[in-house]
Amino acid sequence: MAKLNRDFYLRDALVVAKDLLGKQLVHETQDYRIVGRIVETEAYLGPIDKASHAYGGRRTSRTEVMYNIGGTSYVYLIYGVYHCFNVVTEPKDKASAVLVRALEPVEGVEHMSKLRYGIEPSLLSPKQKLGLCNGPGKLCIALGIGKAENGLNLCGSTLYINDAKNEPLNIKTSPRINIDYAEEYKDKPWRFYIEGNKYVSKG
DNA sequence: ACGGGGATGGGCT
DNA sequence: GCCCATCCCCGTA
Repeated sequence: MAKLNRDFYLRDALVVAKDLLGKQLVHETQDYRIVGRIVETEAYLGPIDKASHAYGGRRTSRTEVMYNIGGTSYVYLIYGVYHCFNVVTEPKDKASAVLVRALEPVEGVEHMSKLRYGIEPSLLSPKQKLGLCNGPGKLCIALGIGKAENGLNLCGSTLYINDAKNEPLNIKTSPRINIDYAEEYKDKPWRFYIEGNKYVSKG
């Protein structure tokens, strides 16, 4: 399947968040090629959104990449421990993004398993198998995504997203996870997930 | 099934 | 000095 092109990312964050479901996130390095199917996302709507890092037009060294053109990666450190992977959307300076919250393993499971647990896939417990990349922090570990992957062009050749078969998906929405501080924005139904998929995060 | 807490660092006031 | 777009482990039931 073809790589998603620039135009895909230049649209509204809510549209991109929904359309990313079912698509395949690919990380390719010299050592591995790891692929996961996107099953859960959240949209963050730039300056107006109190849950967004770019709320109020905040521009700092951390948020700077959010002001880049749609189709740029935004990876940040959370709780001093984990990374979260986002896709910047819309034209330059809109500062909107989509957080990828969960993946279903597709390819390179042996590498995911090594990166997540340091063991071979055959040794994974059923629980560990489900836990490979069913959360924003976990998927970054499983795909080897860290601060080195911040600000990359997703239309390039190391970190990108492939289109997928046009299968019918049962898409559900809900409020976003862990943004209690966001006041009137905390209940906006801007989380999207594939209903019934067992790799959707527990929240 | 839950609920509480610790890890750990960078961003921001 | 406090706040996190998280995860895992350990209690109590």
